[in-house]
Amino acid sequence: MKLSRTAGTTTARGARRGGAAAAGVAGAAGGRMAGEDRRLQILGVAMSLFSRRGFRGTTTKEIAAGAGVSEAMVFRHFATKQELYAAILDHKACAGGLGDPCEIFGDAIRRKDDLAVFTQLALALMRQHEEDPEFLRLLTHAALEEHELAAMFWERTIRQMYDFLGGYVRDRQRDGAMRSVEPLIVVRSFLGMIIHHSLNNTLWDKQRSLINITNERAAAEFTEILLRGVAAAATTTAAAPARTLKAKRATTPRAKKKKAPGGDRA
Amino acid sequence: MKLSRTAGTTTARGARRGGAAAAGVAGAAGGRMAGEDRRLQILGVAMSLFSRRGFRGTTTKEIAAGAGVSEAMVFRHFATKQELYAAILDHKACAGGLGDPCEIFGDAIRRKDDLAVFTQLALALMRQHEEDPEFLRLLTHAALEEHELAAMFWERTIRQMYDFLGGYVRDRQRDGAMRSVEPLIVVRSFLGMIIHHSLNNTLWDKQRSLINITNERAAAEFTEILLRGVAAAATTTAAAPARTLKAKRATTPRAKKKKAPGGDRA
DNA sequence: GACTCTGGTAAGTAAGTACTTACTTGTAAA
DNA sequence: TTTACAAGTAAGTACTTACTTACCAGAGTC
Repeated sequence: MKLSRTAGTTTARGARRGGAAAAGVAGAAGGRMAGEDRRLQILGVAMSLFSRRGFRGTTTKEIAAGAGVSEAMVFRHFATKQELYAAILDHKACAGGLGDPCEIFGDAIRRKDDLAVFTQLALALMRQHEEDPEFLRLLTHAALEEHELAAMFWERTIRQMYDFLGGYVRDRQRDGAMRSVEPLIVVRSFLGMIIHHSLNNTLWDKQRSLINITNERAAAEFTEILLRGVAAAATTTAAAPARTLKAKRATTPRAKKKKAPGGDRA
Repeated sequence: MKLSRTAGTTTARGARRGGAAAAGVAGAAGGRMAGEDRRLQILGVAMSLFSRRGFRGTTTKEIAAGAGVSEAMVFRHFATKQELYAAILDHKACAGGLGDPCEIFGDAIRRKDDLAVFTQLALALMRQHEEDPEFLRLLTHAALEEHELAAMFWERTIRQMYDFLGGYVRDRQRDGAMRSVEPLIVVRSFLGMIIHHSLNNTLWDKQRSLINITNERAAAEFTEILLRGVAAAATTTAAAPARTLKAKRATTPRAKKKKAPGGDRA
């Protein structure tokens, strides 16, 4: 009879069930665990693996091994691999956005302090990307695989961001503080700088061999370029008329669910 | 007896059957084909599938079916799935960059016409991304899977771009036409806008429901934002001293080759 | 017509893959 | 102590995957 315990039979009955017990997201934490703890642990391991190797590139066996349990345990907690993925997204979705932007930038916005608004936003985004690079990778994977998460994230988070920041830019244009560029393009430019920078750091140039600056500096420089770029010309009075933009904003008919019986083809 | 031929033994007897015979990159073109033609056709099908589903997400069976041949034919032309991938990259690598930048922008650069330089670059990049979205997807997949292509592309193309554009910015700063920002940050900002915009269009918002503008307009707007953003202050004479940047530029010890005997784990 | 060379296939194989089944063990309330 | 239930496992199953083997067929060439 073979036991093959990974880390002994330490029943770990202290601290158990005391809240965040054994929340060691990665690594094989052996021994018997409370159901909910184990579930969270498996979730963490899976998230880490999915973000590194993608959904199809990660096997349930690896997830099980990572959590220090047998494969059957994974399937006890999550009926299918798909469900595991979905659970991760649910778990991450709330953390995905920055929460209500008004709460974070409310003060700067009320003061119409452009520098503070954009710098704080840039910093918040970069910090989030840096402290949770897995999420960036997961999202990119989802977009490539055309997983519904990608559409969901787009609708929930990105669109909200464009609405919010675009609205602010429009206000400032009315104030005469910014020249007349299509606000959505301004937002895209700014988010482009930031997200591209983060993607560079997490996906392409992890050693930062090309550009190695602090988030604070990056936020400041990007913001300065953008704000100077859209500032109203000092002497001119609204030279170019605002070219409008046909924003279709279709009601995207996405997010269908399907469950493949045999394979893993998502 | 293993043959593992990389370029087939098709004695290429006189560019057989005209020139671009049956170069229909996708779709099952039945019937007998010249070896080189079949090879290219398989390559095309594989590229399309890899870019849509990634390396691991694409099966050799699907590739064969897409080309309208049996799986064995795929393996006659390419010893392993890895080799197929590598062949795609070789095939694409030359098309990856924009060629010698001096050729395209040489004139604008000599004239020091910033507007032309940046607009043309933006347009060239966006057009390339638009007419070959597969390459963007392939690259992103490669980066996520940490395939050596990603490192190769970074070293060959991206770094070159930073060097070149960064150099130009530095020149213009010496001319007093641009304020003193770290040139690499300027390049990152600009490429960020463009690449982020392209990625948005190919990966996230294919219907362009949020922002739907022509490449020409996007190039013009991004360029205007950037150039105003880094323009020398009209009245001031080099206000802030150029903060320098510790560019480590390490000799990245990357690109190891390995061949897994059984599986497909890249 | 025989020879040969090459594009092409059918039918494998061994090693995965997601997921299941039947069973064991620890723990804590009765 | 007994009992009941949740945590846990070994060893499957049915199917897919990359890759192989052994063979076939058509067309030039002598």
